Amino acid sequence: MVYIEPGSLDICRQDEIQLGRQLCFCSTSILLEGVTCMNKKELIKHLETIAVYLELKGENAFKISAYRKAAQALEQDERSLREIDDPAALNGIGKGTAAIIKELRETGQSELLETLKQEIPSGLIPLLKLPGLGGKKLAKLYQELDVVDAASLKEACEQEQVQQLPGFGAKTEQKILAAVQEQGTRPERLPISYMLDAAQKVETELNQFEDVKRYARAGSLRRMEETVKDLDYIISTEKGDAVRAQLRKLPFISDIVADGETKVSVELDFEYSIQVDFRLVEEAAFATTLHHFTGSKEHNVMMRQLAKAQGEKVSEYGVEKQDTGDVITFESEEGFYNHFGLHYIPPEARIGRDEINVYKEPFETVQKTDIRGDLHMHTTWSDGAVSIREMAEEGRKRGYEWMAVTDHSKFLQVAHGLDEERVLRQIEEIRRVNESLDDMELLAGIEMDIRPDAVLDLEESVLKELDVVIASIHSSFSQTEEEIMQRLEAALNSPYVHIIAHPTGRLIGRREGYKVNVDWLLKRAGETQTAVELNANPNRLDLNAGWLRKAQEYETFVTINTDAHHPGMLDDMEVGTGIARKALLKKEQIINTKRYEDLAAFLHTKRAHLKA
DNA sequence: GCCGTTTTCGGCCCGACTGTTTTCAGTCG
Repeated sequence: MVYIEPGSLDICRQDEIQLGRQLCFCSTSILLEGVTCMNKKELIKHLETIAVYLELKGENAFKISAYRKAAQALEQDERSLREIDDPAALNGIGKGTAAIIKELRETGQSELLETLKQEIPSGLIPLLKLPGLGGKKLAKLYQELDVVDAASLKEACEQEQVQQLPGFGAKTEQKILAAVQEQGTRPERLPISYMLDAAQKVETELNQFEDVKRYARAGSLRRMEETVKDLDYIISTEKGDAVRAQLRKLPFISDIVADGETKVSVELDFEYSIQVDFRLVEEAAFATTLHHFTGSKEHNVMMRQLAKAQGEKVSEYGVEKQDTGDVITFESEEGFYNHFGLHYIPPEARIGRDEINVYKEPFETVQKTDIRGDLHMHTTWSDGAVSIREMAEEGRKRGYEWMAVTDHSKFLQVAHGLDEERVLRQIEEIRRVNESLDDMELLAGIEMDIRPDAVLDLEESVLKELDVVIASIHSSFSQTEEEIMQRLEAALNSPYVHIIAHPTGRLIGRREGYKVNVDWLLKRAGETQTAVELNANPNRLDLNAGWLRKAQEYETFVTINTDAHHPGMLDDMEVGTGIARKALLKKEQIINTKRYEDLAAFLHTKRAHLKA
């Protein structure tokens, strides 16, 4: 289990931003100060900020969402701000929002936003995050009781003023007070690595339940988002009451948040408290409910619009024909998508961008079963837990056709990295083990450090003896972008380096990584026949899905590596393939799907290419 | 605020749960 310092979750990926709410993380005042012209990301944030303020003002919900839609339209357009001549041409941007975009672009400010900021205390914004408090209730608290921030809200609750407002009661007041006091003790979203562990604990219990026909994960964990807010499960059962009773008795429960006929929400006390929502359905509605609660919200909206266009209505209970009222259900999500003329869209890809268009045609994504090998792992020769032979056995168990041992090089002393002499000895050992294997090729590799002075850590005479060379940065993270790029360029230009590992160095929720121009790196990697890594360790997921998609545009090869330090970590390949699906990577772009002969050919191309 | 080969006005995705109410608004996913 990973320890995360509360409040350290400051990494906010662009495609992670839940429009509006997520903004509460960001200090909007910082964004505005001293801005004369504005980049696309900043502009999008300003639109979202306007939406948040309008929410607090109690504005019309559709007006609020219009600003969010406009922000989304910009975000989903691949062009830069300068390239978008006429924003109003985009679907979701009309006269009003286009004018604001123009104003922001030209002056760096919006009159509307400035007015809103003067009208509404900024201390209210973080309060939107409190469970049970939305824009309307907060607006009432502000207008009636002069609540402007957490302190004044707490005071109003303590003096029992809140319960006297219409629409509020004693119970609501207590809940708000508890939430104010608890705010900040837990990050809003936790890294997926933490949530995967929590999910396993929940599933160990579910597996022992009676009267459960089947159950499945849903929500952002199923979509393999990098950070996850809570856990969702869909449970198929004919005996709802019996299952509910068992759910209420789950171990680790600290609170039962909701307990209705179709939904039970509990709070589980792990290192952090985690909310888990269970939806109980009859078997017939399982597939549509699973789809509904897998989301994303944006994806669901798109599916419902699609349904509406053909005279149908989608809900978790099925697809309703609007003229007859008949409800169709499906055995599987695949049937659901087929009904709308689409191929099965894997959960990870349901992000509400262009997936619906993409899956109108057959689209072959990567499955775990397509993976023929893993090119990044460690043994006891450096900082791994088991021997070369044991690791090889674990690879065979997973049905791999090939696999590479890649221990650290000498610069990484804390990991007992290998110097040239030990590398040569390890190669001999790997060859010996390989000879004893008749159903798998074991390759001799290295994960070589790129030193802070942009020098590669091992002599060329040794590198040329290795089958696979991975280059990576493990030091001097605070260097300038120029220095970092010099290091990466040194690796890309080496005829011996096949792969750049964890290209940004980030750790989800803990460390932002070094300053790297990823776009340039991807392009240059393609030109030099160097592959980039999708490090499948759930703490890293580096590169992320957005960059991987960019890599595909540059025709740069991607290798999904587990970076396993013990055998169990080889199973992170599952997570890795999920991220590849999210990125809509094609199979042929992924090295792991190559047969051994093709892999060997690939590993030789770069040397041949650069020598020519 | 946005949008329209049914529409330039009247919709905007849909339903469950809670806490407040005596039929519903607000919040959430």
